[in-house]
Amino acid sequence: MARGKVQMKRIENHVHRQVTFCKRRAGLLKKARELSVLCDAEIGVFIFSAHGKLYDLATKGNMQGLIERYMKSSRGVQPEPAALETQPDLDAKEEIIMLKQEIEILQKGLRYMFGGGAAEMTMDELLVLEKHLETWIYQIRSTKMEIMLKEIQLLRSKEGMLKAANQYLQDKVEENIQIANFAPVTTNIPQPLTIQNEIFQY
Amino acid sequence: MARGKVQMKRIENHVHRQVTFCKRRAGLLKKARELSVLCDAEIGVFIFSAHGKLYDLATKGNMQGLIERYMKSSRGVQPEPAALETQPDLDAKEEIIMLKQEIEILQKGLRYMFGGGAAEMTMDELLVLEKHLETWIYQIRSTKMEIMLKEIQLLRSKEGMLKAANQYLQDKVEENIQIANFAPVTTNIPQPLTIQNEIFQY
DNA sequence: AACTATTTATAAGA
DNA sequence: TTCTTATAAATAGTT
Repeated sequence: MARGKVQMKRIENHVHRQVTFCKRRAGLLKKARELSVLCDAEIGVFIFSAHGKLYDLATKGNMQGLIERYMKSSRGVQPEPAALETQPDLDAKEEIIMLKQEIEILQKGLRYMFGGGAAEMTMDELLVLEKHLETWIYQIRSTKMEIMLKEIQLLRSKEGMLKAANQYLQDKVEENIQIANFAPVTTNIPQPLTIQNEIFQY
Repeated sequence: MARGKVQMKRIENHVHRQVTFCKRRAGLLKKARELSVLCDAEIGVFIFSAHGKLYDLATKGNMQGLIERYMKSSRGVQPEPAALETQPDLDAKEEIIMLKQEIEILQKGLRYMFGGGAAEMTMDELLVLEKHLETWIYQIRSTKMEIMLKEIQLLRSKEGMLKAANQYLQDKVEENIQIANFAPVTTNIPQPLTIQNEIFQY
């Protein structure tokens, strides 16, 4: 933007590129701060240099909160569970072919990750694989989650039972006291029946 | 930046603010794209308008991958309470070199996984990456786990308290019965004090 | 890091 | 929003 127009493509000269990165990075972050102040917007920016160094900015709050907000906002926009395969069986053969292809991709991916040589995969194949890996991770996580939820539910039901028993016995005590005309017996029990504050909700 | 300098504070006029937001937002995103192209940087920007609407940009790959990369990067940078200074400095250089290599591997891997080009990785690099990915997944999983474990512990301690209360009351009942010389009162409580069978162990 | 000549971005007005 | 245009800012190339 000065002393000559600049082509919009990667600057080849290493030093030149580094200098420009420095200058423009500062400019970008300044612009972000200005926009935030002037227009009361919340802005997050992160820049990874070609060498992997991170430079970031979060106006208002911290980046963590911003990312969470981002997640929430963008969630609505995302995937669209999508077409649940309606076609009868006209394409049964085609489906088989697709499944075989998918298996091939997965095998290739596994070989890539764990085994032999660098079986080269195309970007498309990698994307499919990535999706699958996500699903796998999700499934594993879900299973553990389920076990823990069961445990929690079991404990909660135990709690309910014990509370009921507790109540019953408490009534019994008072009943007996009255019938026997005893002086009231104080139970120095810290009323455990009103522990609230669950850590999380379903 | 034209027709008059602008004060760096929130623009009060609503319409004016909206217009400026529009223009500067476009400008900021343009600058981000330019910086990314010119200097081969990976950049993420998100802007929440005052009214909560989201505008975002992720150069290369998707925002998800960028955020993940961000998490990874910023995690390592953050803690470091103070210089833990181990070895004097005999191997300082060597360590730096190793760390740089590791960083390079991670960057390469992330680029590979999430977007950019197919930066080819060697098997050794992939193994290192695999370890890191495992750690990464583990961290996320750990957090959720921790929350659930807290819930379980809370419930267990409740259970303990209730059992104690229960026992106390039970004793009370029997005591009263004996003192009053009443006929034994059967408590049709399904002895809830011996529920075992925890689903999992620590 | 500093210095300008230029290019860009943009504030105000329409 | 969009267009125009005067002017403020950013910055490419140089020192």
